[in-house]
Amino acid sequence: MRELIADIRQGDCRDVLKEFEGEFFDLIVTSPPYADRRVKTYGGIHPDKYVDWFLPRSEEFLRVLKPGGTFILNIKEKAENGERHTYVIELILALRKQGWLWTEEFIWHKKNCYPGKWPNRFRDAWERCLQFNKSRHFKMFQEKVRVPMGEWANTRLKSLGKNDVVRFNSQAGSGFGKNIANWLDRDLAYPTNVLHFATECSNKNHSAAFPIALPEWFIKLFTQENDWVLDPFVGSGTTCEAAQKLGRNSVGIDIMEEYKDLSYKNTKKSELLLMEKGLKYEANNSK
Amino acid sequence: MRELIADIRQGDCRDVLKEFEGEFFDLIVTSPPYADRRVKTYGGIHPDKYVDWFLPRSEEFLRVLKPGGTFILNIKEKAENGERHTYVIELILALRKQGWLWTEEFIWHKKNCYPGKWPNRFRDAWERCLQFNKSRHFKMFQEKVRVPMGEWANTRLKSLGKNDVVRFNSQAGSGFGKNIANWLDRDLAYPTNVLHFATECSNKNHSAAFPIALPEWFIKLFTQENDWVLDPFVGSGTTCEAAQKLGRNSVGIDIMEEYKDLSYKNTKKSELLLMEKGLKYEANNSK
DNA sequence: AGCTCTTATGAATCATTGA
DNA sequence: GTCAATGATTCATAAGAGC
Repeated sequence: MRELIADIRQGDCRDVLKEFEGEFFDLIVTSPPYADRRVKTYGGIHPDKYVDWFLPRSEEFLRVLKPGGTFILNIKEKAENGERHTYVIELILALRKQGWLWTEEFIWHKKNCYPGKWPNRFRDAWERCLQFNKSRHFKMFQEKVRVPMGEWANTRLKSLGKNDVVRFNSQAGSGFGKNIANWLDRDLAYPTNVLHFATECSNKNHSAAFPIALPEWFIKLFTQENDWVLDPFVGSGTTCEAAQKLGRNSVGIDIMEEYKDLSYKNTKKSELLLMEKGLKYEANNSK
Repeated sequence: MRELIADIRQGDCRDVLKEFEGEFFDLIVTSPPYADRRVKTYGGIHPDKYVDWFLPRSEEFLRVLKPGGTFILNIKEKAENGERHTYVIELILALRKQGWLWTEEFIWHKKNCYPGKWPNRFRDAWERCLQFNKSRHFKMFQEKVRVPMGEWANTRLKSLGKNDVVRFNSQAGSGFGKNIANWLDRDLAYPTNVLHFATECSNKNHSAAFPIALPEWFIKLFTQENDWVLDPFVGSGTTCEAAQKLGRNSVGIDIMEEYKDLSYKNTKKSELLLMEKGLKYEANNSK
């Protein structure tokens, strides 16, 4: 068994990714610096220039992603001047023009979002997780993210009466028969495209972009063990931590030197094998 | 006290609205026919032509809405060829160009969404509720949509059944009820921009566009009693029903003759005062 | 009346088949 | 080829029946 790699690099992903061969990664999952957020750390890209700033980088993402791979973009537009800014939806249109397929939009519902009150706006409790692909036929392992079935199964399956059997038989072929038998051995159900994760409140001395459960969920859904995961705006290393935990190789890139150090600190905790510059990547085609 | 009006008209809202003076309505809340959906009833606007179809109508909406009014648009893009179509986000950009402010995007989380399984997609459990305004200073009554929150609400209130709550209300003035009301008030919190409504499953013999709780929520949030509410794609009359229930005047327009009849049927049930063509609207400036 | 239990069904999506 | 019709499939909720 090959040892797992979790490689954190410092630099602009636009440049760093040029060192990688094409079609290398199985999944890209990231939470880029939002426009005008984290100004002190990222310089704060102006909303009006966000798309122009993003496109050269996503061009590299497109190159290094495998044909059956997936790109997950966690992002939310800011409110400016009492209005939602349009740079995110403009980015969607621009990415499609660049060659990406806009496959799906997941909603991350932040259950414990920051409290607050404004005169003309409620608390913002959700973010977009945009799914892009290079091909309509991408890898997806739905059974890996199933959740325990709800109350329904407990009440309904407990009493399988004669009516259920009759209804099953009589409605066979109706196009919407309920095949009760299918559920007998199941206690897991597939999720929807609304994800419920609480925002993390750990003492990491930095602003976590997303809770580790978020990259974990997408890594489980879109990759297998020993696959390669990329986070081009890795920040404190959450994505690499998730990948490592799940037995996937990962590369994290961030422009901030301080994040790099922080990543080391965090990853050491989970006993990652970290490899610095000069690491030789092997093509990962030996599945 | 003036009698409430709930006026259902048959026709294309693009034409019907020309009969109304400008700056008449306090709220427009609607769920337009989605592109290529309900083909048999609406003709099915092709996704590529959706924006062009919508703009002349929203131009009228802009005219008849009061300066401090709000326009709520419930919509969701379809998946076509394995991809999410972009007509909704293109519509957002076009509406801004038309003069609307894109103030907010609420998420309607459909807890009981349609079952199904597909190879590359999970169940779609959410829709957009886009908020547009003419001005940054719009009317909003946040305290009208507060929800119970906190430990007390979760444990004590949940143990009370629906009928118990009704009983509470009927005991208004008993002293005990008053105390409860005080507790309730203290435990009310403002909601977020994620709304949880189950899709309605009643036997109405028609496809309800949205559950009545959805227009109710926005009517409470953005209007006061005796205000005027418009639904230019009113369908079965859900919006007018909600407005009536809450003591607001309403106008509903739908192109389908059959919906008009159905609306009559539904509204009669709730003893609405319905007024046909020729109704004289009075300016509603006497607050 | 107030429970529990039963039942119908909703703005869906994709692969396959047939015209 | 292209397009339309068809089949199959992960539930949650509220109204209604029954007791």
